Amino acid sequence: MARAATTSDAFNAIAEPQRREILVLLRGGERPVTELARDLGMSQPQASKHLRVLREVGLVRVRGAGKQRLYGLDARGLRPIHDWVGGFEEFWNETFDRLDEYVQDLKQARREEPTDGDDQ
Amino acid sequence: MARAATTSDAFNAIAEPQRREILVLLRGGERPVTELARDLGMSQPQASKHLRVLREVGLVRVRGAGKQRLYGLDARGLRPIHDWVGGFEEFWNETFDRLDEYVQDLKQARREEPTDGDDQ
DNA sequence: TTGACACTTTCCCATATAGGCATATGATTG
DNA sequence: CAATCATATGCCTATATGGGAAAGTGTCAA
Repeated sequence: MARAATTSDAFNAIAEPQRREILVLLRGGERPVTELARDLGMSQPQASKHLRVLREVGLVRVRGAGKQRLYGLDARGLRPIHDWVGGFEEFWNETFDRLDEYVQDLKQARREEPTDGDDQ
Repeated sequence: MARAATTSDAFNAIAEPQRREILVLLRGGERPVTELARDLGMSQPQASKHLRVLREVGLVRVRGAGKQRLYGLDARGLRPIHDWVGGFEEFWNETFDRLDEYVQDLKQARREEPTDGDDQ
């Protein structure tokens, strides 16, 4: 099998940096494709493709406005991600201590194996 | 080009569900590969490969313990993700209002176009 | 109708994946 | 030393990607 589709969930959708940038831009309000493409320095078709992915996972919605199509943010799909990652909050502080423990282990291991059994 | 490597950053690394499960398991403490593979119902080589990815992005670290290699969580790399997603926190509540606006738009559009019955 | 915009989709390609399986590496013990 | 356990890597394949270019759809204005 290949990697899961980018459209399979928000996790996969936001793994792409340019799509994250699009979301950031959309925090400023609705925007047409061309503007997004210009601001992000990508081709307009490419922007459309990224927006399609974001739409399919529900992070973005479209609204026709004359000849334009205005894309808007729907951030609700980001909440599960925030929650999941938040489940590790206590660990990214605690980890420093564990790392310290780890370093102590290394030191001790080196101390217990000075030069016997040596080369290769 | 193809999709960015899974090892290019934590965003890509955690896009894979099984890797997320591994991280969750590791919250319970250090574990050898075989145990992780068993608990997640995947083959040992597959678990090793996932762990390699997680190690390359720094979400996991290894420590030799006899013939075993104990994998441990290093959640610090998740913090940037939490922060980035957190930047949308105000929006996934506000979005309901905007959606409402959107729905109003739809209603009005329907009212101006002679389709079938009325609504409420 | 025609034309001009604003987008979207299709086609092409190089690349990297996840997974299954076989095999290699590493460490420990006899 | 060899045997054995624990883990890593190599090889294979199907699949999906992001990107460029080109062609298709939709909407408005004259």
